[in-house]
Amino acid sequence: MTMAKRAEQQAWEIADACACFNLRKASRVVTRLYDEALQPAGILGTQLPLLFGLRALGPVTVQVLAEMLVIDRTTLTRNLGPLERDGLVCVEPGEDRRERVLALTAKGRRTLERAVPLWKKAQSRIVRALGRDRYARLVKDLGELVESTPVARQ
Amino acid sequence: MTMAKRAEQQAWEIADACACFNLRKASRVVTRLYDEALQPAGILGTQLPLLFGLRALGPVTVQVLAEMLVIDRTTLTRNLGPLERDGLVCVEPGEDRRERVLALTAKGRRTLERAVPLWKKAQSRIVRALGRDRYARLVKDLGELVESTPVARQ
DNA sequence: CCTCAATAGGTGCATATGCACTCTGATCTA
DNA sequence: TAGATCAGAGTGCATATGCACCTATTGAGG
Repeated sequence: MTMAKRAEQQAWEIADACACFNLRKASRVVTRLYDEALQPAGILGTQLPLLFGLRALGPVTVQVLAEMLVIDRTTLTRNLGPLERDGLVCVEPGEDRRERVLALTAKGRRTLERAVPLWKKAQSRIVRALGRDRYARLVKDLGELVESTPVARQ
Repeated sequence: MTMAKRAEQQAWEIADACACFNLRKASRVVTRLYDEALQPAGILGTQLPLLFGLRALGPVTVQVLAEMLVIDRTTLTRNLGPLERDGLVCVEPGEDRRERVLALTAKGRRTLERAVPLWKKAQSRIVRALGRDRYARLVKDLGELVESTPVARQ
């Protein structure tokens, strides 16, 4: 085998093995599926965790929600924009006036209720594709990956 | 348990189970790790697959590379921008003048060679976190997820 | 009290992602 | 061969992501 051929083969092997590539590829595909499924509710797959997080936590600060979702604080700030604009989330100054307190609005709760069955449909499609046990295993593996990887900033 | 409590608990359960959320969360964490590791090479974790793809495929059209990487064609067009600007990739009109043919430049190949050991370090960190067998299983599961999920557009 | 470090949060910039639409060039058909 | 159609690729728009840097407020020492 020539050196050029070897380099080409190595390139494929690396791409195939790359955690970053494989995770992002799967994310792209799955995100499209969820976006499409959630269309009737008027929200995107990426916005669902924010709404669910607020539903579960009640009024919380930006920092706390960001930590729960393992998302950069500044990213969360921006991602809240469309949700606030559409009246799904309300933002108010906290007791500590540096803080901003996030909460679901009534419209946000209604949207979430409409989204749940749509989410279930997309979710069950994914679970069926792998089988229930393998899917559970996948989620567990992803969780450990996240746990074991240090976050750059707080 | 009150109805409100039940709704809060359900919200957590859904977020915990959601394929889209879990995949994107893991992607965020892992992408940050790779971005940091690749910094000395001057490229990002998201750019590595493009360079590896071109290294493996040789000169190809935008469409073909997009299909290989399972990435939207228009996304690929834009992601090529910084790489072309930095002289890592060159773009030329094809025989069929609708096509644009992508290829690595010499600088692109040099960058890739510098990136490989950096990639290996980040990659081995991830593999070590899960263990070799579990990591291989994860990649396999992700692959099947991608295979079994329909792509919206071609 | 005043100063200053720590903390919560936002902004500028750059990149990533994909849908709807458009443009251009190739191909097919009457 | 003219017109219709198809195929490859880019643009406008909106959202997602995070680093570097900034502002405002709080609380700790002096």
